[in-house]
Amino acid sequence: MADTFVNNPSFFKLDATLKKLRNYWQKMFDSRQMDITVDQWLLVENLYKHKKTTHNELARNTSKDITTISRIIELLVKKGLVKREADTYDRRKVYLQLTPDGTEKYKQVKPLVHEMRKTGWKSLTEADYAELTRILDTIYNNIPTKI
Amino acid sequence: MADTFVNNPSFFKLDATLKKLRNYWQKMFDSRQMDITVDQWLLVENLYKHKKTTHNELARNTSKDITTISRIIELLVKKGLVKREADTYDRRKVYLQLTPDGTEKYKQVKPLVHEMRKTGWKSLTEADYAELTRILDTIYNNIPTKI
DNA sequence: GCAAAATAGTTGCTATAACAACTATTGCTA
DNA sequence: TAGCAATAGTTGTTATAGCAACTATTTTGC
Repeated sequence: MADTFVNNPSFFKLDATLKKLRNYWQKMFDSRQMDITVDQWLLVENLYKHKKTTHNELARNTSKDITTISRIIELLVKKGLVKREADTYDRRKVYLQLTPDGTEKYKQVKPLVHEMRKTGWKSLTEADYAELTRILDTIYNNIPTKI
Repeated sequence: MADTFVNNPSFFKLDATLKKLRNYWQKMFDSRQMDITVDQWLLVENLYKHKKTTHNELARNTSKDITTISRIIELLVKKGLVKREADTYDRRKVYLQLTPDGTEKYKQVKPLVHEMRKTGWKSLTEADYAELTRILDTIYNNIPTKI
């Protein structure tokens, strides 16, 4: 393998792109008074799709640490967007689901997210999307999970 | 544009890939007792390349907020890897540069970083790297800086 | 059946991210 | 040249990220 890309800062480029995306999303949320953060949105979106799930599943689905999930959910519960419900049979488990306000929030934010995704992908094709997916998946799978 | 990728979670995939990379790097740093974080490393690497620079330049070069730079530099100064030096003519400016220990740290960590970059790119080609760069740059430039 | 291991989740701590507000200094302009 | 704007950097606050240690349950293995 040539040094060309071993020395090249792909980590930096990923980080810079993601940060710009995240800031753009957050500023759009703020300017429309959505009263939500980007990561809170990602959890709401996931809860909308899965209806009823646990901290653990949510962590797996969102690639977030379970402690991070625990804290974001705490904020969403305080905002009245999510409710917790203990499992009857396994008392360690807590099911999470959107409240009616949470569902309302999802429907309110969704179109804006759709627009922002279009903005980000402007001038790119479906083939580009497939390429990006392939490359990122390859990198993901190249990285050892245990070292 | 078809909905295929407007609905597709590219944000999520970028985030997941970057997080896995970051965790892998950090665990490798920890297992080799490098006593440094990933972002501290990015600043050390940058200071090695630019020899003498300011908070502001470092922020631009690393895509980090200047407040974040200020705090990471504080940690690096405490570790003895970086020293601050006031500009003689413009007393607002502070120049940053690696100490001998900082240069030593760079040389110690660099080969490991090189190895990890090879690991991440295993089974990918230079054409893949060019594609990733092109797509990420396009997304980056698609995002409005001011909203 | 009981002790140990595994699972589910929370809390403490440190680091990074970003906005707002702040000090200090320098440059600009009426 | 006085006052205001711009620049360089720091500090306060809130949020996300992840490790370690913790409680509380449930499952496993002898």
